[in-house]
Amino acid sequence: MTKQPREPEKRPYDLGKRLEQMDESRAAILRAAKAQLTAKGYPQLTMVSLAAESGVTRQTIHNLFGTKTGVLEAVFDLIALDSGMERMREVMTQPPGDAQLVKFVGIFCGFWARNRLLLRRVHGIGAIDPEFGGVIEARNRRRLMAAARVVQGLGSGGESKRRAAKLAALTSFEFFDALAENCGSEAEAEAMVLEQARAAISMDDGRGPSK
Amino acid sequence: MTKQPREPEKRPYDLGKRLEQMDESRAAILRAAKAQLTAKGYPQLTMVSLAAESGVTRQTIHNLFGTKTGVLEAVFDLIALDSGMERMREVMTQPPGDAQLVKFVGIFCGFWARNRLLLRRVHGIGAIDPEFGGVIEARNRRRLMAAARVVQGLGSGGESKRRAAKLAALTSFEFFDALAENCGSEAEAEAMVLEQARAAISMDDGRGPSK
DNA sequence: ATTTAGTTTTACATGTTGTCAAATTAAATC
DNA sequence: GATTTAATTTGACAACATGTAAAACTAAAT
Repeated sequence: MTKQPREPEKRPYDLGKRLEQMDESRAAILRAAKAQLTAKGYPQLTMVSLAAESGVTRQTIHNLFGTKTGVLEAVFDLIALDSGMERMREVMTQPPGDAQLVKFVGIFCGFWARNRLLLRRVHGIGAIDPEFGGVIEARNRRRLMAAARVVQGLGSGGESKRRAAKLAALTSFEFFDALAENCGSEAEAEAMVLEQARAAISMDDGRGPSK
Repeated sequence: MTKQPREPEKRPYDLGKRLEQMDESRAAILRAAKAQLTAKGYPQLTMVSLAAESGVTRQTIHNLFGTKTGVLEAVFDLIALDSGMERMREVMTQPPGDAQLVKFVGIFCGFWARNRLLLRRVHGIGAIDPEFGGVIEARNRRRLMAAARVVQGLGSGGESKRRAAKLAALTSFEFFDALAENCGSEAEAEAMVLEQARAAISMDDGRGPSK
């Protein structure tokens, strides 16, 4: 009963240059997705419009990303990659103190400012769709933990948890976006975030900011 | 010559009790919309699911609200109504001072806390869809103007615009939501908003005052 | 009893997502 | 250069959601 599946005698095949073209297609699709998400919003972003702008077929998008959700997740990952987790390590390896706080605030505000409209959409999707909400929440939790370390480095007592919560919220995209919207300048918004962050840390229990 | 359109000789008709039933249907649909938006998110909210939960036909929803967008707008309006614009007037008629600030913060945080999940969805929709974005922005602008009056009442100098921008951002839903998420308590979040608001107002201007 | 108007039913048109299989094409191998 | 390989394209289809329209139905008002 040895079933002979009749293996068709394959010849070795290295994708080589074709992989590069696939990567180009992936990149083009994600670029189009970011652009359309920013410009037209989520409901107007369709597989057809994506295919048209990225120069591939609708079917190819499905081949490369599975579903529309898959494309979105890839955009998520791409943003996370750009977001500079490396720069976050740079912050953490710095000596604790006010300079570290400045860098912490600067990195996030800089990133928020660079991708403001796109991030507004992406965070919005996380807010309306529980499926994506988890991704955003996970990233927020990571920022909270990082904030906790910065706060701890500035030597606050038992209030450190409270202060970390504040610092994380003050460095959230949404707070930055609201500030920038209200004052019209992203640089000004970053300055305000820093002011409020310093206030949050040096508040209440007497121990002032490291000087 | 004179074309006689043959008017069908209408008899007067007062809707009376039927209007009440229509209002009940409207209310049931909006109740279902809020519930499903909160529980399942925006993508899972369909006309069919709405009709099923509210006990009317899909067509009736179209008759009453026009389109799905119309239902959403009605939910917006309903929230705005609940939100207590009346209470805002209450704040404005108060004598300026810290007590007014406390009330200002309390009203918004209380409202955010009461409808947290629903508001997260609604604001999310505003973020992903430019069509709704305008509605949210308009309401944010109104909060900014109110914040400006509160700040002015606390007698800040030329920095009042900056402080109003801060106060408005600090009393935004998103900031409150982030705080509540980070510290786990909505009451605690409100306390933190108030602390930060006081800090924002009593702070010397961000630009170093020539020292 | 009749009229009125909202509701339901039924049907249809459109647009989007997702899947599938065969045809096509370009790169890799021989 | 001919053949093999695998991605891409093409064309078709099913499922589902929104939106529209007209006729049948129903309950309230007259």
